[in-house]
Amino acid sequence: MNIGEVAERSGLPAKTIRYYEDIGLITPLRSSNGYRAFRESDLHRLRFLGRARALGFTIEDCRRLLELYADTGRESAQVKAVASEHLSAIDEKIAHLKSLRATLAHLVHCCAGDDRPDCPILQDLAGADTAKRAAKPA
Amino acid sequence: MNIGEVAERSGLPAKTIRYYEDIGLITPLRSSNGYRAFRESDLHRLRFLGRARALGFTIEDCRRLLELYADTGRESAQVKAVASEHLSAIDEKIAHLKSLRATLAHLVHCCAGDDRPDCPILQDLAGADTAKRAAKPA
DNA sequence: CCTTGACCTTCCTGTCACTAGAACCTCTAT
DNA sequence: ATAGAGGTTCTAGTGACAGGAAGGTCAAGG
Repeated sequence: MNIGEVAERSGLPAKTIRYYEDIGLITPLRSSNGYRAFRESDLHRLRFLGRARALGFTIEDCRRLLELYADTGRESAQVKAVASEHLSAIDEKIAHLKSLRATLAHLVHCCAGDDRPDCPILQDLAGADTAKRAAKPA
Repeated sequence: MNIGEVAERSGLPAKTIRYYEDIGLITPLRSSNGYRAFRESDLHRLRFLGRARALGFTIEDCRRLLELYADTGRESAQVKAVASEHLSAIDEKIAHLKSLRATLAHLVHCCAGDDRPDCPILQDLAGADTAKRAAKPA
């Protein structure tokens, strides 16, 4: 398989596949013409990567997950640890965003949004202590 | 004021303040020794920036907000538009993360996390269609 | 007067996970 | 022979800074 076909069948852009080879996540063979020659196993890895990335795992997480996947002697606890940590990170992000959202929604709600210059949003950003301040102070 | 004092009083790292000057968000004066000489107005802008960034506005949003802040003839609708768009972006991010979270939590829940190699997380990533798949397929 | 240490300067590189584009090569079909 | 679709490598850019090197400046103390 050439890169085009693998791209289509994996759903990943060819650029991304080349990048994954660059950083050592896959190691396709080479044809005599210099083209990358992908095996089914490469495609399988790429699909694995696509799914893991879609779940938000970092590239390094993916590397670790592929390692564990290849290691038939793994302990599922190791996989679960990676996933749990990622889950916590996502929870933190959600909490942070929700907090931002609350502040922002309040400000947007308070702003008339008309042709006059008075604006509680700008007042808040400028530091006027008329209302509660942004969620994450630092 | 030198950069150190402004850093402390604004809560922004000196590196960040230099960066903001680089990209034209602030324009401090210069002392005869070459040091940046910050006015109170610069500090005010930096605090504004710090708060806007803490609310998740992009640098370009911040540039626009500072523009509007300086323009006494602005219409609050313009400010509200920037903030509303940002709010929508945040909502999308939250929705995306929640979707990831649901899938991931399910997988983590299903994984025994013991010393045996069987792992539904890896099975899912490998493409086994035993359960519902990741939230954002592409 | 000299040194020490804190503070300041510029410049370069690295982050993360790609993406865009240039310049060039290879294959297939006409 | 040529056109077009595919492949190759390489460099540079993204956002918003952070880390670090090499060097200039300043106030205090010996």
